[in-house]
Amino acid sequence: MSQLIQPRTLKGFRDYLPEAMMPRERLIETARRVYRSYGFAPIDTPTLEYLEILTGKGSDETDKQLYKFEDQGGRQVGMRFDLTVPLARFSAMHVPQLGTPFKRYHIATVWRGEAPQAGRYREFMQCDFDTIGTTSAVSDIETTLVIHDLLRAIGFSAFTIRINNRLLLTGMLEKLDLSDKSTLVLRALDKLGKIGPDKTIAEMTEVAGATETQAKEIVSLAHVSEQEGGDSEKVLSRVAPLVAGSEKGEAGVEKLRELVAAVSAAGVSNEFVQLDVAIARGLDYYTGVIYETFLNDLPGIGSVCSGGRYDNLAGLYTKQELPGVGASLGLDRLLAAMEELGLIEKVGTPADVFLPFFDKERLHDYLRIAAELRAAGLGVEFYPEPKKLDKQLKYADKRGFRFALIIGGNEFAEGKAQLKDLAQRESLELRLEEECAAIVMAVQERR
RNA sequence: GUGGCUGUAGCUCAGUUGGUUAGAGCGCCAGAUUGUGGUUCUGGAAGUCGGGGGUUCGAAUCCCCUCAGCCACCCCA
Repeated sequence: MSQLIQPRTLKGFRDYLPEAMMPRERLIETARRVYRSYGFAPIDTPTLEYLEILTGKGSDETDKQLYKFEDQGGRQVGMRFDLTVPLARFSAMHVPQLGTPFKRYHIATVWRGEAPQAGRYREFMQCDFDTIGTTSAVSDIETTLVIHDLLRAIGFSAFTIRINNRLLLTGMLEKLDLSDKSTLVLRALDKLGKIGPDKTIAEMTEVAGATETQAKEIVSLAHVSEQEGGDSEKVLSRVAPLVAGSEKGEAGVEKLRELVAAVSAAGVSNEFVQLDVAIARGLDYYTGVIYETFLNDLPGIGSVCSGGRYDNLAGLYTKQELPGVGASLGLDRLLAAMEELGLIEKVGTPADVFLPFFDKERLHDYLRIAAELRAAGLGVEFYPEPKKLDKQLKYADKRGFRFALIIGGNEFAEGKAQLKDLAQRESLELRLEEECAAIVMAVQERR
């Protein structure tokens, strides 16, 4: 008697059942389609990288969250924890041959050993797109448009792309003489929406080392967006005086104004785009526009698509300066949100048509009919056992099939077929000789 | 990594101050109905009470450890 091994998955790692995997694949296909429609090309990189590639930035958090080990050849290796660092390494190696601007998308799994929570896992998928090698405002604009198109294509009609520009924040910090504390101050600022002004000020003074006056000044600047309800023009006209005199701050205002106007001219309703001076993003490397995208019906889950512009992507790996801009769709977080919002249709089959194994003398006919339908572009599942029809239909129902194609002895004798619409509970009678075309048409017009 | 809450059948949960063979609904399987799925009726299978250790005559129940989930902190590349 051998002891059974308890089947289980690691903390933060999950199995995906068919009904979870199908919407997941659909989402990936949508992202792929939208990226490609702007000319972004697919790339992939290895799961494992030399540890020094991944730890180049050397922050403690990286170390804590990184999955790392020694391989069989004694090399120190790590699993990628995002797609940006691999892109940086990739760019240092290949962009000279590829030329710029280089537009790529990368849809792949990443790993972080952080504490899992709803919508946060240790293994999850990111769908990044970036434009490397240009500082053009056009790329900032296109990035915004891609985020918009992506969420629309997925089916959302209520979301907000929050936009800010690091130059604006940098200018403000310069004016307040806080440039040396920028990381901690911005990290505190980023929490404003979540913890409120008082705690934000407290963190800025206690953790980041700002004075109370400085902290209040920053928070009041950040508050502008909230007060103006995201009206871009009003926000900019309120903010401009606060950064006047700072070269970077003024440039930030100007860039935001240009971006908002262009995005609107490209046909994006301004209900989807909001200037928000409070978003900062913790990442040190952003230097220009920054994006966060929230679902209006579920803001608490956090940003589902974030990104921004950076001056020097691959500075750790090459002397060539590679500016760029891009964003990342958090696929698993988005799926968790859709699940919670009831937007995920539970279907257990990818096929269109269920073909019961009805008359066991007719196996060859069933196989031929299924083959013809597949050749015509339909997915067909043939039941493997000649069980009772009600069992087979029950199975089809449970799996979520839309159609059943019933052909038994009577149908064969009369040269007919019965196409049953399982959702509508109604049957269509078709002539067997021309079944293929008729079935395809009937299925397609009802799909 | 730190703290709080939770873990009983495939799912959602009940289980009295520790007391005998741990229950329900849904689902599943079979039959009523050997050619028609969401209803109904009948019958059936299914539980190491997350795992390990301890206290006790006796533990799903109390204690410790551990694993997992959720929440908060932390951080979100």
